[in-house]
Amino acid sequence: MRDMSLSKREEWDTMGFNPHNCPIRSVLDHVGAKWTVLILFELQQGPQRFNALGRALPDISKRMLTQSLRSLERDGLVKREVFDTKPPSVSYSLTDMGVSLMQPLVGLVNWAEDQMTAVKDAREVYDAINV
Amino acid sequence: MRDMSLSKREEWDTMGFNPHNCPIRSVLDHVGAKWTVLILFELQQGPQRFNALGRALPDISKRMLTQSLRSLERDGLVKREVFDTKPPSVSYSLTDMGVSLMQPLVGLVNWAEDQMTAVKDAREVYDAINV
DNA sequence: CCGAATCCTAAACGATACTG
DNA sequence: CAGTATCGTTTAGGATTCGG
Repeated sequence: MRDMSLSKREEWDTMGFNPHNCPIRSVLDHVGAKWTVLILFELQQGPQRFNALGRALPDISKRMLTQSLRSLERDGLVKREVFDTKPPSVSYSLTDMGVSLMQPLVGLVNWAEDQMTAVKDAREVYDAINV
Repeated sequence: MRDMSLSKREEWDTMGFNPHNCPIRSVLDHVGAKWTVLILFELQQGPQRFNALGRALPDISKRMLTQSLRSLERDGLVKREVFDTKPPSVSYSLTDMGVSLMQPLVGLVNWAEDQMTAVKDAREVYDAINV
C-alpha cells in the first residue's frame, strides 16, 4: 500500500491531510481528546480559574486538566493568566481564535446530539448481528 | 475532585457529556481517530472498494483500514456491501447519516485549514518560550 | 481481493503523593 | 490555589503473517 502516485501524496501533504505531517490534525486531535471539548464549552461561559474548571468537570483529574489546558494554550486557543496573589490565582479564557472555533465545534456537537439515538440504535443492531 | 453536586453530574450524564458514558463521544472519537475523517472524505466522492480506498489513502495499513471502516459501519455512518464474485468485491459507501455528518465535519475541517498557520505560529511561540 | 490473527510499541489516560 | 512528579494501566496504532 506504499506504491501510490507521488502526486497524490504531495497533494495531501501540502493540503495538510497526511496524519503524519498535518496541521489540521492538531485541531482534530483536540476534538478527539477526552476532555478538551468539555473544557472549551465550559470556558465559553467566561474565564474560569483552575479549580473552578475542575469542579465544573466531573471526574477529570488535576493532571489531565493541566495537560489539556496546556495543549489548548500551546495552540493559541486558550489564554492563561497568572495573578500573583496568595494564594495564587490563575485564570483561563478562550482567545479570539478559541472563540472562533466554537461555531464549527458546536455544529458538530449539535449533529452528534441529534443523531445520538440513531447511532446508538445502529450500534446495537450491529453488535447483535456480530456476536 | 469527586465531591461535585449530584445534580451537575446527572445533568451531564443525561446530556451525554460525561466521557465515561457518552453517545456524543463516539462521534468525537471518529473525528479524533487517525484515519476515519480521511476515509469519510474519500467516500464522499462515491462508493469505493476496499483496495481502492487503500490506494487513495497513503500509508494506511490494511489492518487500520478494516478497523476504521468497521467502526464507521457499526455506528451507521458507512454501509458495507459484499458482492459474491471471484475474486470477491466489497463496496463501501456513506449512509444517509454519514452524508449528513459531512456538513458539520467540513465546517470543522475548513476552520482548521483557515487557522492552521495561526495555530502553527502560536505553537512555535509557545515552544520557544517553554524551553 | 478482502480481509483475520498475532504480536508489539508508543501514546493516552488515571491514581496517588508531594510542593511553592 | 494551582500545580508537578512518578508510576501503573489501558488503548490506539503498526508490522507481519496467514487464509478463503
